Amino acid sequence: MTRMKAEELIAGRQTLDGVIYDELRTRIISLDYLPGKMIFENEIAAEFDVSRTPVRRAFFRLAIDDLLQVLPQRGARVSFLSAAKVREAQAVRESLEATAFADVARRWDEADPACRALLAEVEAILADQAAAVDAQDYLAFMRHDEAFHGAFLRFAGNRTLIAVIGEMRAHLNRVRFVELQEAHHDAAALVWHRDILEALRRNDVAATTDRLIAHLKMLEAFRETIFAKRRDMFL
Amino acid sequence: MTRMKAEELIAGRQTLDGVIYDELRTRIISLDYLPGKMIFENEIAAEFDVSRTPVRRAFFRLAIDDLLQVLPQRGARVSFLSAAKVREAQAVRESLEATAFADVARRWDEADPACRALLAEVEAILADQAAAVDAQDYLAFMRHDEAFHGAFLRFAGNRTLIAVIGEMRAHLNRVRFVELQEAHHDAAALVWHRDILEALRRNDVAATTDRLIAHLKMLEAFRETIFAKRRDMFL
DNA sequence: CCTTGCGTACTTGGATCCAAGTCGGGAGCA
DNA sequence: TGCTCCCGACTTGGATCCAAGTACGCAAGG
Repeated sequence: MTRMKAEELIAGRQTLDGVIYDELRTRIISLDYLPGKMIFENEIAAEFDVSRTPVRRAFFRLAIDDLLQVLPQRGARVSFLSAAKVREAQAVRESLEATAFADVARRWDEADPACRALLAEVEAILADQAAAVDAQDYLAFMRHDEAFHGAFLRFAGNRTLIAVIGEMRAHLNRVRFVELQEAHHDAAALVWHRDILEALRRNDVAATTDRLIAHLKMLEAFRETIFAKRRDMFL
Repeated sequence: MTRMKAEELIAGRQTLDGVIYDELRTRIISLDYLPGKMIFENEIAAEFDVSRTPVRRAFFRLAIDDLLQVLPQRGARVSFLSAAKVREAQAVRESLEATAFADVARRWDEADPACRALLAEVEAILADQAAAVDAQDYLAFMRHDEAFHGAFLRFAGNRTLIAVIGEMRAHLNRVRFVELQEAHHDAAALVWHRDILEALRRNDVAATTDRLIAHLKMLEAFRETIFAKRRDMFL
């Protein structure tokens, strides 16, 4: 569980290992550090100009997240993607996100100012996302995708659930970066987003979850071909 | 995510902080260490006769699990239970466990030797559980309850999902220990277990998940009264 | 040429050391 | 008596030190 911003872990203090953890996590998730890459405590300590102590904590935390494997006396290896792990994380994400969206669809009421605020926020996100599709800016698209899902999850209000989904996302993101380069599914995803919102506004719980699951599963078949294509990153 | 046994984290090696983590985690979950109790690195280090280093790692990991709050320069406090956290963890558990059981119900086929083996295992567990009910041995009952759910989860085969549920369980268990002392719901739970198994064997996915959710929600109303009754352990 | 074995360089695990921050109690004063 | 302030004991965060284990290269021997 990691998942929450590092600063919150040790009450209210910005700790050294927190910034290192965040940075290394970003590098791994964004494939800046490719799966299989070896990294070493000394190396990172020198880069951040700190001692090995906070680096070790960051490594340890990444190991808990399954993003890094620490091999005693040999170094640490950025975890390979595993088809099994991706499938597992995907299943967990689908289950939890469906639960959260169902909850939102049930509670949706446009007389409620909170709902109207959320609606405005989401429509702004969709507009940004449409722009990103036109501009073929995949990175921006992914950011907005995260914002779209995140907005509803926050509204559902289960912080633990959000944390777990964030953890799953860390693993799925690495695959999605590859998918972006191979497939051009952004326009289709945007349509799904709009359809989900539409069902949600009708308080149609079943349609909301069905569409959400279909949206999340959209890339599933495609993903299998990626497993085969990018063998260097897997297992 | 805790969840996995400590030994697996650092490949194949039994590390010092792993055993400390496991032990402290058990003490917290079993309410041996009550919520709010302050513990200190030196104290634990002396008890286990090691230096502060491995103890710090264990503390850190418990903090990630939300079981311990480390307050800089002041010590570490065993996390209070929070009604919100319990509700959140419960929602996550329900969602994931329903997914897993639905999967098992879908795949169930008594021509398959694996299914028959699982059936035998589960029926043995149910027998043990019935004995525990008769003997009013609540602790044994809880162990078998865990075994019942765990058997199906393992059959579903999603290790990531199992890990997340384990993490949620850590928080729920503390409440359940209190519930055991207050309510006597064991016989009712056993009936639910049998009903779930029956639906599952008919490949009735909907009935399986309905009954599972009902089973998990059984204590929900009761739980709220506990929140009020045991104020010392909350928030 | 290939295999075997040893030695060195490098890595992490754990212990100790130092710095900085928090808390509580007692002295001093009104 | 009661309030304030200061100092010391104790805590964790981070740095450094030492020990143990791995890997790789090179030399020696078949």
